[in-house]
Amino acid sequence: MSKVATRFAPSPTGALHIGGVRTALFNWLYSKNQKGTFHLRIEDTDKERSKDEYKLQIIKSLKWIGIEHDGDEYIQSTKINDHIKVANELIRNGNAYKCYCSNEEIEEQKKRAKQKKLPYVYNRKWRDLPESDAPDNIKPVIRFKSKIEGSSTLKDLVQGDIEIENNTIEDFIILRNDGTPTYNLSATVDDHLMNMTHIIRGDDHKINTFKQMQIYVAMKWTLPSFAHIPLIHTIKGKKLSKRDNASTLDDYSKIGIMPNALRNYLLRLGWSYKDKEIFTLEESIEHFNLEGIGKSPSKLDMSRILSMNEHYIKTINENELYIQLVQYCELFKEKIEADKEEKIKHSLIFLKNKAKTLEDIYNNAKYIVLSKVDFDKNDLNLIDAKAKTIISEFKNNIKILKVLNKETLEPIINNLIKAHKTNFKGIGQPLRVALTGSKFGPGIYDIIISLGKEEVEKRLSDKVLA
RNA sequence: GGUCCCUUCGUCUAUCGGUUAGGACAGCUGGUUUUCAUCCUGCAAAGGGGGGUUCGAUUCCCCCAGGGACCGCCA
Repeated sequence: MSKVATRFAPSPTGALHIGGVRTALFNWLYSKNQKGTFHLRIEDTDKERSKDEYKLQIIKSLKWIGIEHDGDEYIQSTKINDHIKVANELIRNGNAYKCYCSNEEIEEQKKRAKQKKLPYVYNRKWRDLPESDAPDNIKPVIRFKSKIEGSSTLKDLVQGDIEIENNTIEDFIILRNDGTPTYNLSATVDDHLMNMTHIIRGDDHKINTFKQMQIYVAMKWTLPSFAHIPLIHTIKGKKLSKRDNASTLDDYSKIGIMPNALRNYLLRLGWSYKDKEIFTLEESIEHFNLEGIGKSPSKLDMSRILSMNEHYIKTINENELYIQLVQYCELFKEKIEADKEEKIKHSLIFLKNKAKTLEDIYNNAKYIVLSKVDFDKNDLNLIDAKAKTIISEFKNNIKILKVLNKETLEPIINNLIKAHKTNFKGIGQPLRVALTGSKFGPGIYDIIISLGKEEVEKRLSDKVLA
C-alpha cells in the first residue's frame, strides 16, 4: 500500500475557521500517525473572494497551532488547465456533455420545481441531444453525465457504508460557460494529481463525494479513501459559520488561549481515546486514529476551552509560559519591556494560579508591566485618611527591612492589624489599591515582594501625598 | 419538500450483549485561604419513544420522533 497522503484544502476567502482548523488537525494527525505526508492546497479559484492575505493568514494560523504542511502549498488556480483537460477528456470518453440551456430556462425550471415543492434537479435535457441542435447564441456549460440507474455506496471510514440512489445526483456542471472548472472537477483532479490516499473532510461534503467518486471511475483513477467528520455546531446546534462570533482562530488567540490548549481541545472535540483528556502533540500523533472519531456533531463549549487553557497555564513551565505571554502581549496588549522580564517571570508562579487565559495573567500583572498605575475613581476613594495613615505607617515600617519576604512582612502587618483594631483585609486592601490600583489581584505579600522595596516605597509615597 | 447522517449526564465523551452506566468540563456542597482565585472533600446529573432478536440490551435489527447537513455556472 502506498504511503498515506492527506490534505487540507481551504479557500482563502476569509479568516481560518475553527472547524477548518479541526479538519486540518485531523488530516495532519492522521498522516503523521501513519508516517505519511500532509499537504496544503489553496482553493483560490473564486477570483472575486480569494485574497492573498487570507492565504498567508491560513498558513500562519496552522503554524500557530502546530501544523505544518509537507512540501510547497499547492495553488489550485495554477492547475486550471489540467482541470479543463480532464473535462475535455470526459466529453471525449462519453462521460460529460455540453448543455446549451439558457439561464432563463434553468431559472424557469427552478421556479416550477419550487412551486410544486419538488427538489430542483436539472432535467438532463442536453444529455442525449445531438450537437447539431445547439443554438449558436448560447455558450454551453459542461455537465458530467451522472449515473441514472442503480445506486452507489461510499465506504466512509468514519460513518460506515452510505448508499445512495444514483438518480438523486444530478448532472452537475464541471465547466462553466466561461470555460472555467467548478469545484467538484478541480478538487477531484487535484486530489488525483496530488496522489491523495485519504480525503478527510467535513460532513457537508458528503454529496460532493458521490459526485467526485463518479469522476474517478469515469477517468479510471484509483479511488482514495474517504472519511467525513461530523461538523462542529454552535451551542444552539447549528453548523458553525464565520458569522458566529468566537469562530475564527484569532477570536481565541486574542483572548489569550494558547495554541496547545486549543489544539488539545479541538482534538478531543469529536475524537476520543479511552478516558484520556490531555495529549501532548507527540501523544496526539501517537494515538490518533479514524476509529476514535465520533459520528455525531459536537457543540463548541467555551468553558471547556477555558479550562483546557487553564490546565496548560498551570502545567507548562514558567519559561515557556513567559514566552507565550510576551508574544501575546506584544500582539494584543502592551509590549513587555525586557527589564520587566525578571520580575514577571518570578511572579508567574502566583499569577498563573488565578488565570484561565494569558489575558488574565496580563491583567493581574499589569501593575508590574505598566510603570504607571491607573486608578479607578471608586478604588481611589478607598484610600481615605485612615488608609493613608496605615499606608504611611507600613511604609515607615518596611524602611528598616533588608529583604522583603513573607517572614519579614508578616509581623509588620500583624502589628498594624492590632494597632488599628482591624483585620487583615483592613490593612491589605488599602495597600493593594495603592500598589496596584485594584481591589483584586494577587495576594498582598506576592504583590509587595514582586514589586521590590524601592518600587513599593515609591508607589506608597505617591498615594500618601496624593 | 427530497436525499443522506446523527441521537449516553447541561457539554465533550467511555462502554465494542452481562457495569452500582465510568471520566472530564460546567454546576452545587463543605474545607483550607489575606481580596479574587488556587487547592482539597463531597453531591447531583444520562442511554429520545415504541417494537423486536436474546437467558440478558445503552450496545444488534426495524419503526417513529427529534436534531443536523446538502440540495449554486461558491468552495
